[in-house]
Amino acid sequence: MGTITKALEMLNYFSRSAPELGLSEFVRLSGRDKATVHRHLVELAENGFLEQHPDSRAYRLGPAILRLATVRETTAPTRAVVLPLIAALADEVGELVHFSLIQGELLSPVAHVEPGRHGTQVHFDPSEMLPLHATASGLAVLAFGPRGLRDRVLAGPLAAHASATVTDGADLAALVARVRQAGIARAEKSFDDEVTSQAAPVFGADGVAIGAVSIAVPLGRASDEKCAHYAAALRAGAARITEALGGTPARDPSQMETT
Amino acid sequence: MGTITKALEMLNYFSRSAPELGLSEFVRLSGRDKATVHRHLVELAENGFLEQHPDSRAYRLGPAILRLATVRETTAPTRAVVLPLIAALADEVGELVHFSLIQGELLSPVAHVEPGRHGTQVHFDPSEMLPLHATASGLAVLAFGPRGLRDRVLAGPLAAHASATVTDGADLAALVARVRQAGIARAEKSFDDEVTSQAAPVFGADGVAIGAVSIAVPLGRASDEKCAHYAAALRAGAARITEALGGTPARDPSQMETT
DNA sequence: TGTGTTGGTTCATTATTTGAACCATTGGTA
DNA sequence: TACCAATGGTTCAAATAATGAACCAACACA
Repeated sequence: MGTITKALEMLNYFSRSAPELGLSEFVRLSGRDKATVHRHLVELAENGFLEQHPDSRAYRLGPAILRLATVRETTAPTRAVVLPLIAALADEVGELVHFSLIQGELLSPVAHVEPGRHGTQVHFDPSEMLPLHATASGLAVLAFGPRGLRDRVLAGPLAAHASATVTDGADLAALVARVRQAGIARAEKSFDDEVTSQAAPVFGADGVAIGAVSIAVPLGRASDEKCAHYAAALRAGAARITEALGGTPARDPSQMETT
Repeated sequence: MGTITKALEMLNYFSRSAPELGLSEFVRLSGRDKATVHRHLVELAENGFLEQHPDSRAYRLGPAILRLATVRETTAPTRAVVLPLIAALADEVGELVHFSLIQGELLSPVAHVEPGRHGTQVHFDPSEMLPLHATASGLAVLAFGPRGLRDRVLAGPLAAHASATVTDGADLAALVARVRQAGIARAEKSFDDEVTSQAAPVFGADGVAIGAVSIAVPLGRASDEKCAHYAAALRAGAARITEALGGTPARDPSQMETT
């Protein structure tokens, strides 16, 4: 593993519950030597990817990240385009809606809306990357994304995240085939034992999925009729997002096999 | 210079006019060897900071940047808080308004609004870091920011960016002192020969400036009365932003000297 | 067919990263 | 008061990872 990767991995230790981290915490989380970690943190801070609180000496994500996000958003808006659309969706269904993009063999959260209409709601942590085989969004992307990605994930090890995670390659292949037929994915007790979620793929300019929109519901609140409604809302919402991002919807599913 | 910095600098070559760059372009811009650049780009892409177009093989800023920006924004909203406030300001004055945070000895753009009310307008590139000595925002930050920062910038070399850039340390110190008295900074033909801009500091929790809001106007449209109006709007806007970010306004300017 | 691009790879050389041991400061506590 | 266990940070010889000249292959153009 290169030095660059080691340093960039530091940025992934931040989360909703840990927006600031000290040197010792990074050392514990990364398992690396204190001197190494310290130099990495300093170099990240020098480049604006971290900033250090002058008093507490704790580090948090720095202004360079906001700047680069703005650069990407002004040249190729994604979040700004997706956010209002998923906000409308969240308002319609009253549940957590999130949108993620493919990053390697994981999904990288881009935008999420928690309407907060109910007392209990699914809590979404945008710092957490989502596994493809264990989430509805991931299944949608496996079914409609690049063929190479599908092959790699189906071949690789499949970690169990909850009681109903599919961990067998053949089972997963069958599930993905069914998702491709249905055009929508469902995952219950697959990533979290108390959550059911559904997801629909969002396509890029070449008709290959680049990400997915998902609705996540606490298990107790997920009646069949509600879920049918959510599925319909997701199909419509995903189509709107694909269009807004300049994508073209998937072609005939049978063609997907050769993508 | 460390490997991490060399890699991260690649991300700074993107701009509004160059949202995608190829390997050879990175090589030209950085002056480094092709093999080195290539490995840096691959490692950045593996971590989601870049993504490569499958056909053109060009690189652009990746989804990890959006994800990390979301993490920072959900735990400590800056852009989401500032954007509506500067949008209101931009609507009021009808000119470019931008907000930036201190990053090292430069300012890192965080949010900007171009109302587009006039045929000509100042064009803002959020990828470009702003020098402290040559911009109104920078002067505001030098006057009200950390003392150490002021000392370092006043001691260092001051590059000329336009015909009226202050490049002498003593002159700059005097100018900064005047800005501190006035509470607002003005820069004409200092960063761009066709632009006048004014800026007011935004403060952090400890009463030290963390950034600045600025209004930039094409030179021909900058009458004295308009500028007086802009200055008043900036003072009010900056105060609102400071408050919204949980900052505390600057104390007595004389105390600033010891900060 | 030759020339100049482009993106990408290889491997011996070289320079950078690494980490055990070190210091300084703070906060708790016996 | 003295002591212990944290914290953040630094040093420098040893080990490892980064570097870059030379190399492909593909494409475009004349």
